[in-house]
Order: sequence, then C-alpha cells, then structure tokens
Amino acid sequence: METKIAASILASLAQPTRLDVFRALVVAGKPGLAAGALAEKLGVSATVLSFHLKELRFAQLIDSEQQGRFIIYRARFDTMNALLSFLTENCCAADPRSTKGVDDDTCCPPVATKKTKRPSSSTTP
Amino acid sequence: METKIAASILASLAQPTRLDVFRALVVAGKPGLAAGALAEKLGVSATVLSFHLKELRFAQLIDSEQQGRFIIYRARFDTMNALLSFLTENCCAADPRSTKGVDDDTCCPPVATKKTKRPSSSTTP
DNA sequence: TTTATATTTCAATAATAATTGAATCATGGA
DNA sequence: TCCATGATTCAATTATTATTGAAATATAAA
Repeated sequence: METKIAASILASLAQPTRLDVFRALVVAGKPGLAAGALAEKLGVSATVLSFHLKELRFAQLIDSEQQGRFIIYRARFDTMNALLSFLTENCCAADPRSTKGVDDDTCCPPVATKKTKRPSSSTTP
Repeated sequence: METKIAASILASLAQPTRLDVFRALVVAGKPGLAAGALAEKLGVSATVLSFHLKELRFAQLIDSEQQGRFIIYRARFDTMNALLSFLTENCCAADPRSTKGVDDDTCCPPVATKKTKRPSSSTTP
C-alpha cells in the first residue's frame, strides 16, 4: 500500500463520528446496518451521517448496497486488514535483537497478513 | 479507549509525512532514530519534521529522549497496539454465524490483546 | 568563551475538512 | 398517481491543519 493511500484511509477514520460509524459496522459484520439505523444509534443528523459515509466509502473502508428503500452499509475488512498490516510492516526489522521474544509493549503484535484465499498448500516461505 | 482519543491518534497518523515518520520508527524499534536522521531519510525540512514529531508525540504514538545533542525518537507500541485493538474490538459480535471459521476478508484478524507484562511463567496457551 | 550543529518555536499564509439547513432524488405503499 | 419515508446533494459558513522562512534554544567541540 502506498503512503498517501494509507494516510487518506486513516484520515477517513480520524473523525469521531466516522470512527463510531466504522466500528459499529465492524461489530455488525456481514449483515451490515442501514444508514437510518446508524444515524439513530449514533445520534447524528442524516445529513452529517451521509457526509461521513461518503468519506468512508471513498476510502474503501465501507461499501453499500440498496435494499428496498434502505441502503445497507458494511465494513470492508479487506481494506481494514491491509491498513493494519501496513502500519506494522517490518516492525523492528532494523533491530535484530528485538525481533523475537519481545513483549507487546516493545514491538508490534502479529497482525494476520492477508492470505488471498487459501492459495494452495505450502508453509510460509 | 475513548472514541475522541482514538480519533486524535488516527489523525496524527493521517498525514503522509507523519505516517512515514511513524513507520520508520516502527521499523527502527527500540534503538529509535534521531530527528536529523529522520529528516534526511524522508527528505523533509527540519521545521516540518519538528512540527509533525510534535503531533505524534502529543498523540503518544512516539516518545523522545535527549542523547547528547541529538534527540532520539521511538515508536510507542503500547499506544499503537491499543489503537489496533480498539479498531477491531467486538468484531462481528452482532453476527453470531460469522464469528468463527471466517477468512481474512470477511472479518477482523486476531490482534493481540495487550498483556500487561508476562503475568507469570507459562507456555503460550 | 566562541563557533558549529541539532532541533524547536514563532507568526503569517495557504489549504482542507466539518456543520448547517434547505432542496433534491429514489423507493414503496395507499 | 400521490404521499411518506429513507437517504443524498448543495452552497455557505466556520473551524482546523499544514507549510514557509526567520529566529531562538540547547548541547558540544574548538
């Protein structure tokens, strides 16, 4: 992932309402939530919510699907996971001594690197 | 973690130079990097770097230590890890069917929950 | 001391982002 | 068709962030 892209994804999360929206969709999982349900849950106006949903969609952190007269929003875990990997990439690589046996406060936790969908059988190279 | 706090930490990462700075410090690990080394590595002016370092420090994503006439900066993995946990908290909790056996694109990866410092002796459970 | 290096602060400007309320668009039911 | 509901768009205003270059601070070497 490119820095500029990652920064814009982070920017889309860097606003309390949007962060609440995104986290609510993370908790909701596959079924997602309608815009109206989100607005009520978070206590924001439809206009404000719509503005923030657009930002999140532009950042590809969520996507939407029309269902009757509702629009259902869902978190995009692929983007989310790519972002987490980007943030922790090559953690402590420049400090050989700290790469193993360190505890959580001294280095990055293992963030599952994206597997493109069980490619074939092989141990990690 | 509170939403407002998390949003301000994210904001501090949501700027290409700051993101580069932070990632460089993540890679550097414990030894950290001096401000000057960072400035050269990233090709930014001392003034701009200083401004961004202040933002990251305010967000508690980095800390600094004077060493002779250099100032060494380090990533704060505790803050970083807390942020990652916050983002993936209760992932898919509202959708019981998706909580197990899902692949990386459908739900959150396991982000190591903070252990406060090797509680006692035991092999990883 | 004086001088050089490393880094931060300041004040001005330029650029971006968030909020508001009214207006618009789309879908489904009476 | 007409109306109500769910949601988005628009334009104006306000608020927040980033960049510049000059000046200031701090440490260390000559």
